[in-house]
Amino acid sequence: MPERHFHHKLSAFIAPTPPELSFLRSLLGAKHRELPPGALLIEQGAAAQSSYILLEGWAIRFKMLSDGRRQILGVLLPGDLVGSEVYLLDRSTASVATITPCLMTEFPGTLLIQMIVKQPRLATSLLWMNAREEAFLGERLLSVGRHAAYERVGHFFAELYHRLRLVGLAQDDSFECPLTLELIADSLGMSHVHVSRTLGVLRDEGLLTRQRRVVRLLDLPRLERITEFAGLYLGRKLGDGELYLQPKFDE
Amino acid sequence: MPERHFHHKLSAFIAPTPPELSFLRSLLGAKHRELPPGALLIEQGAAAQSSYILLEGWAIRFKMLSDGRRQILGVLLPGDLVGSEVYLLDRSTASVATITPCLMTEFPGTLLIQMIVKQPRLATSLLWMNAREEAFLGERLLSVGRHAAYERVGHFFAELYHRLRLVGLAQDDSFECPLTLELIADSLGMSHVHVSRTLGVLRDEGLLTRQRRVVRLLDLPRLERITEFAGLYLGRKLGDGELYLQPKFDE
DNA sequence: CGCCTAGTTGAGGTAAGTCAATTCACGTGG
DNA sequence: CCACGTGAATTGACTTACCTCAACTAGGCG
Repeated sequence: MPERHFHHKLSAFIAPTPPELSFLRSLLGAKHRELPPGALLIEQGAAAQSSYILLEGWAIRFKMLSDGRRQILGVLLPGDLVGSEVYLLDRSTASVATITPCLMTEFPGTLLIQMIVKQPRLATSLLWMNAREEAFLGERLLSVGRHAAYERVGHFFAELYHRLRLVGLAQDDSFECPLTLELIADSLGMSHVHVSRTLGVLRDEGLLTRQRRVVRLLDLPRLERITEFAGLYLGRKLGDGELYLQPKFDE
Repeated sequence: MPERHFHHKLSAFIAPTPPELSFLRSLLGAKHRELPPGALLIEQGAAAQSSYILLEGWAIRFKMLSDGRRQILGVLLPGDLVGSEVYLLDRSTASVATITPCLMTEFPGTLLIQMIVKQPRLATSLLWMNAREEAFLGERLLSVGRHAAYERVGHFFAELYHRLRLVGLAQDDSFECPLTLELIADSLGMSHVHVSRTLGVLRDEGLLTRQRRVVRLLDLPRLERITEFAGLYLGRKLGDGELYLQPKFDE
């Protein structure tokens, strides 16, 4: 049941009513697409078409410069909304590509607009997901603009960890991470060589390890202190493990 | 009539109907606040309260690290929505401060939620403004992450120019810019010393000048080419000088 | 077994940072 | 009107964090 990630995250903001639930179900039951790693789903500058919900796998949102330099704007995880801006801007401002095999639900971007009228509560949830992603962007900009290399890398993994936890994909202190050094580097505006060295420092400091595809955060509190990881923007503060089910929306 | 900036920008997306217009008017007629330069309007991490529309003056949205490093996430210009995320996240993720004397309209953040139900078309416009700002963030991240210094600075001024034009605050090839080197530096993740040197290079290249508070773009096409300025996200493509008045919204 | 991709490590270069001195613009008050 | 103070900008000298290039190692898979 791959759509559980999406439900999981959505319900961190509102508790869907039965009609909303059936709407959601129809949405999630819409056309599914399976994509291999490296597939280009959305191309920057292209006319906007569909939006997607990522149900399984990892993807990236990125921009490229003409000489091949790349900046990754964000890593997309299961449960994430993809291309939610296409219904407002008429061209997509960034590309989206898979980095692992992915399962996606495709739906027309206009559906989001219709939802605002017909399912305002649900729409609000989607807006919340959007605002959250914008918050990620802001944190990343802070990190790239003002953090030293080891703060950047540390912050990056702290954020990944928390996001994965929210959809149940991180347990204890570790998670599987299919990102190569190159991808991490392009997320943080640095070279993959320097990411490698920086990871070495973090390992020596006893903060985190990364072997094969498994990342283990050895001292999360210290890591968060050092990187000034706020985490405010990740979701609403929860009562220890339990999801916040009360709607913020008042009629 | 300072709210003209807001109308101006809004009407780049939809043409307000009479009832919408009166709603807008009541919104804009709400409590006005005048703020001196350097006033802190929103503090990062504080509980969310009001949203604002900036009617006059310049402000910044920024984050600070504990040792004083600062990253400016965006420059806020007349017509911009301020703190639009407070209605979704319960704490603000960044601070907002004025850099010139400012005139703002204050309104409760919940109003935005109510608008989604009662004025969905207008709400869509606000979402557009939001999406646009997110696009700015993405461009900035690309720039800070992957642009060399002179591309960064050039891109920054190209963007400012286009945004100011949209609200009628740039004429010909120049505009008034109250930003100090320090503010520019904190926007671009560099030191003010290096911004100064970089501006020297851009001047020598015949691309732009900046004396006193006036920035003049001497060769915009070349500047945009060099900085790979896309501009897609600024607004809808217009028919030469004229604003796009047709609603994208379909009932 | 050997190829291919990912990661590591070293050497050397450079873009950009820091520190500090000087100049400049502008406002204030004697 | 000029002296003075203040914040912004410029310039120089020096340092450094990070990059590039390149060689080498280690897994994973046909």
